[in-house]
This record gives sequence, structure tokens and C-alpha cells, in this order.
Amino acid sequence: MKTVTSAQIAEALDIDATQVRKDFGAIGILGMGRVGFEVCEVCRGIRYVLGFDQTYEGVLIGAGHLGAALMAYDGFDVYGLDIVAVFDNDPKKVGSNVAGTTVKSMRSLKPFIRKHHIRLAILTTPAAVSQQLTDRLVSAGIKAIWNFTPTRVTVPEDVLVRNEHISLGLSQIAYHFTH
Amino acid sequence: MKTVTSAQIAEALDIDATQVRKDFGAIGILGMGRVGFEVCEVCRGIRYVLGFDQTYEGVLIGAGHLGAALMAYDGFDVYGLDIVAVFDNDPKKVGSNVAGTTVKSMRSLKPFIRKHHIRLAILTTPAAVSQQLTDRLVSAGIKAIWNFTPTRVTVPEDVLVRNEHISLGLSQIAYHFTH
DNA sequence: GCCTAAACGTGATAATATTCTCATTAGTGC
DNA sequence: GCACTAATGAGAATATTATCACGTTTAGGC
Repeated sequence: MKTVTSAQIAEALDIDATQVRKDFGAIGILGMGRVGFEVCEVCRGIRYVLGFDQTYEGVLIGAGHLGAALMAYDGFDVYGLDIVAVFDNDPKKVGSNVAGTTVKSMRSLKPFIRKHHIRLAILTTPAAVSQQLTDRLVSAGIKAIWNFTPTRVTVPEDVLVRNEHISLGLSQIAYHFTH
Repeated sequence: MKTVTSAQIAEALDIDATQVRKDFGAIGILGMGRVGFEVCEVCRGIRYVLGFDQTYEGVLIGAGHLGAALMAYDGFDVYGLDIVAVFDNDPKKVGSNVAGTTVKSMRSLKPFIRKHHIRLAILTTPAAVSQQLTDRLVSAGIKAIWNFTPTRVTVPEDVLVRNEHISLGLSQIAYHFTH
């Protein structure tokens, strides 16, 4: 029965130990005096709260380098995500193989989403088509968009957009180098 | 002379208008009563504070799909970053072309960094080698690491690590689907 | 030229988040 | 079994952040 203390986690994450205990307490993870927290219990608690144990399917749109990189990454199932199809607008890419999945034509996008009740779409397309594509996705029933394009898209209130605009990270680096 | 009001920015970013004025004021961007902020002035101020006008060179390590995606993206120069070389451990990749740049051998990594006084390294390698590679980079003189591997690396205090662990975003999506 | 209204700048206030303090609990050694 | 120590959990105190309220500034209309 391996255990970990709030102080150890705090040290590793460079935060305050009280913070760790408060957060764990808030999501129902309780420790024991003198020994700390049971590691399995912590993992289970976090996985449960974040919803990693429930699986859901997503489609990826844009079979470029970034799309291929995401398809090749095999760590998403840990978080409950299963990418079941790849779509691309380019006729030359349609039918080709990306990390074991055949690229589908954009014409089949809407029927596919409807048929399989897909709720998540991953966008790795050129920025120019983001909004137009988003509108199509929403009308097809998509409820969450994982947006890797450098564009802010507008969606109805009930749709979640998670922007993965990496230039934010670049800003931190640029700032670091000039101060 | 195009202008924008704090209320407009607040609306677009879904934050409070006072916050916008406070932040702008903190970095020396002042508006005018009745009309708001001059757009050019805002851009210039933000670019100056974040350091986008000063250019710096970086090397990319790992010529896989993700590395290729980053090399192909041409928006980094806006933030002052110039990726001047790509390195990979795989002999089959060394000498090949990635987005117009020839992949170099890892043997030439340290000399290259030293010679060109490179301060930034971008990591798109397998997670297993992250820490070992990081140590090499730091000893070569690297002062900032843009880490795209799903691994937390430890570095000396004077080195900045920016983790671009996309699974954080995935967590948000998983959470959204289960609540 | 003066009045009005829109928008800024800023000090006060409210809300939130973090850290401190300490009583309580549970292993460890004698 | 009992004292001792390391660690939790919770409430108080503190620090930080966000919002409100209001005086000031400036373009536009009459």
C-alpha cells in the first residue's frame, strides 16, 4: 500500500502543501494522519473527477503534419478519448492512411457525426477555414471542439471550445528572454 | 486612427472591462476619454512588453510528425522566434528535408548550440529521452526549453521550461462530457 | 462655445485564493 | 501499552484578484 504525502506532491509541483490537501479534500480524496495519501486512491479520485474513466469518441479534421502527430500519439485512451475517424478536404489525401486510419472525404463528415453520435471534433486545419468548418460541425451535432488552429471560433453557448493555441507558450518564452 | 474601447475587448474576451483598463494601464497603454484605445498603440504596447520585437534563435529536436508540423508553421516569426536547425537521433532521418531545413545528427547538437549561442530548444522527441536530452541541452548552454513531450523535466533554476502538455486540454474536455 | 454623454483612470470594496496555526489522528519504538 | 512524531483537516488570517463607483477627460451636436 504505497502512500504519498501532501508535502511530497507540493515539492514536485512547486506549490504549497496545504493547497494539495485542500484540493484533494474538495474532490473527496482523504488522507490519513502520519502516512499521507494512498497513491491508488489519489489516482482513482482524480480519474473519476476528471472523467477519464468514461470513454468518448472524436473525429479529427485535417490530415496534415499535426493531425498525423495526434493520430500517432497513443496516450489519449488514458483520458478516455478514442479518435475514430480522420477527415480532410484534399482529394489527394482522401483514401490515404494516417496512423492506421483511412482518411475520409469531408463530404461524409456530417453523416458520419450524425450516425455515430460523435460529440468531439479535433481541428488541425488551416486557420482560414476554422469558423466555417466549426459552423458545419455544430450543425452536425458536435458539442466540443479541440481547436489547434490559431483562430478564435464563435460557437453557441452549449458548445465547449478548447483552444490549444501554442503561441501563448511562445509568449512566455519571448517574455523570459527580454526581462 | 482606428480605436477600440475596453468594453469591446472585454466583450470579445468575456472578461470585465475594468480588467482590460487596469492591465493596459499596468503596461503603460493609455486610452482617451470618449474614444477608447488606439489600436496601433495597443498592439505596439503588447508586442513590446511580451518581447515579440526582439528576435531569438531556437533549435528543434525530434523530426517526427509534430516536429514537422512546427517547422511547417510560419507564424512563429511574429513572436520573434527563428528555428534555425532540426536535429534527430534516427540515422534514416538525418540528412532528410523537413520544411526546407536539413535534419542534422544529434552528434552535432552541442557544438551547434555553442557556436551559434542558441538559448531555446524545442523538444518533440519521445518521452523516454526527455530528461537525458534536457541535461545535455542545459550543459550545452540552453536557457529555455519548449517541451512538447508528456514528461516533466527538472532543470537548474536559471532555465525556463514551458510544458505544452496537451492532455491538460483533453482533461477539460473529458470533464465537460461527464458533468 | 457650451452642454452632453461615452469612455477612461483610479481608489474603495467585495470576492476569491492562498497560507498559517493548531487540534487531531495514526504509525513507531521502547 | 504509552509516549512521540509526522502527517492530516479545518478554521482563521492574510494576500491577491476582480468588481464597483465615481470623478475626470474629450468628441460631437446645437
